[in-house]
Order: sequence, then structure tokens, then C-alpha cells
Amino acid sequence: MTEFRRDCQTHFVHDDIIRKVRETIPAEEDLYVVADFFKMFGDATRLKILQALAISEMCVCDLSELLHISQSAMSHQLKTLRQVNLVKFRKEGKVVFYSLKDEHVNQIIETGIQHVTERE
Amino acid sequence: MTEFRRDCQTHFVHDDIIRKVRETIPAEEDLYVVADFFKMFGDATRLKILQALAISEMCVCDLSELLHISQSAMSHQLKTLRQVNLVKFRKEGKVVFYSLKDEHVNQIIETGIQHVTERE
DNA sequence: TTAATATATGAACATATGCTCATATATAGG
DNA sequence: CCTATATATGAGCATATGTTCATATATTAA
Repeated sequence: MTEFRRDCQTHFVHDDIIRKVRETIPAEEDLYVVADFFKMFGDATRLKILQALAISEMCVCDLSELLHISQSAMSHQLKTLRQVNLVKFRKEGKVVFYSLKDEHVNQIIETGIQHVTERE
Repeated sequence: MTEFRRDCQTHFVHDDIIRKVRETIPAEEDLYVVADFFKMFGDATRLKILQALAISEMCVCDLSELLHISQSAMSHQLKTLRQVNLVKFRKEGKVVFYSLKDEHVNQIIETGIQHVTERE
């Protein structure tokens, strides 16, 4: 039928299952945005940044000191975190303080840690 | 001090904050594992796979039919999902049925969708 | 055994990602 | 204005990632 896939032949595609799933699955349009959101948690450096900010607001310099990465790399990471609305900032003179903009962060990371430690 | 970063000079590094965060932040060793776990949610294709499996167990062929991707690509993706313990499978003749191995999946994806839809 | 089918897997390849390096911008002080 | 400092940003680069293509493996049937 489809040009993509349609050769589970003898077995015959489980149309009932596919239909059910198609009806239930959420809108595809936003999935790329959701994926981009989760990408933020898919990097150890950003995970540490988020964990740090969950404890206290911090300036860029302190963050790079804390994680032992360059100021430039830190600024780049903070930029990507800003783009997905995970962090906000305030300026105090030359210093820029970042903090979490989303209360879900801790919950999400905790679930991830839980998953990883649960299993063998 | 450190060779990495130590030039927030006039401002002077907020040692108290850094110390507090260092004490509170979770073990770094597992962070890469946690990051790899979240990487799974950072791809739209895998998100869809996980959402589908959250509704019903499905065989490889049905999954590739559903998501319009090749059988090979699907097998590769399922392999990575297996490696982080997100899915399990059972064989029934030639057909392999995959299903979720972790109850957190729905909760995590829901939180992500919530974050994305919450903001402007 | 041979043929057919469902799935798995390795290699190659194009794109995405995260860092560095150099430099730009912003703010404060002299 | 000039200098110093904190942060931001663009370009380049090396590595990671996701797909395709070809082929291997497993299972069933004839």
C-alpha cells in the first residue's frame, strides 16, 4: 500500500493495532519541539548546569569555574538553554546571573536518575 | 587557582555558592548514563516509537509502517532503546514484539509536552 | 534442504552537535 | 575617552548521530 513499508506479508500488518495507535498518539507537529527540549537533558554538561541552577542562581563565570569548562563553551550552552526556555537571567553590572525558568527540571532529572539506578 | 577558570576577578568568584552547589550536586559518574538515557527522548522518531509502545506492544514491521521509516532504521533505533533499558521484546515466530520496559516513559514525555505547550 | 519472510547488523555517509579560538559587545571606573 | 572585565557570538573543526544500503541471521513452510 504505502511506498514506505508494506511487506509484513504472511504475518500481515496488524491494522487494528496501527489504527488504535494512530488515533491515540499525540500531534506530530510539536514533536520536534519536544525532542529539542529533551535534547537539553541529553548532554552531561547541560545536565550539570541544570542541576547547579536548581540549587542556586549562578553567574556565568562561577558556572564555568564549577564545571571546569571555558567561559565561551558555557555561554554557548546557556544560549541553547535559553532558546528552549529552560533558563532565565538577570544582569547585575557586568555580571549575568542565570536561574531555572521551569519547575519541571528537577522532576525530570530525578526521574532519569531513578531509571538509571533502578536497573542492573 | 584552577587552570580552567579563575578570572572573575573584580567580581571575585562566589566561593560560597560554588561550595554549596558542589556539595549538593549528585555524583558525576552516573551523569553520562543519565544523559544517554535522556538522549533517547531527544529524537522525534524515538519519541514517536516510545509513544506508540506506550499504547500497545508492536512488532518491528508495524512500527516502521506506522512511522514511515525503513525497517532497518527502525531496528537500529530499537537497538539503541534496548541498550538503555527502555524497551523489551518477545518473539513470536519470525515476528518480534517490542514494548516499554519502563513506566516512567509516559510521565517523562508528558512533562516535556507540558513544558513546550506551557510557554509562548 | 531450499525458499521466503521478519528482523538485525556493519559500513558508509551526510548532518548535527559541542568545543575552541578569535573577536565583539556591554558595563564600570579612571 | 580609554581601559579592564564579564559575557556573547561567529567560524572552524572534530566527533556524534541517524539514515541508507547491502547483507547476515532466524524462523517457518514446502
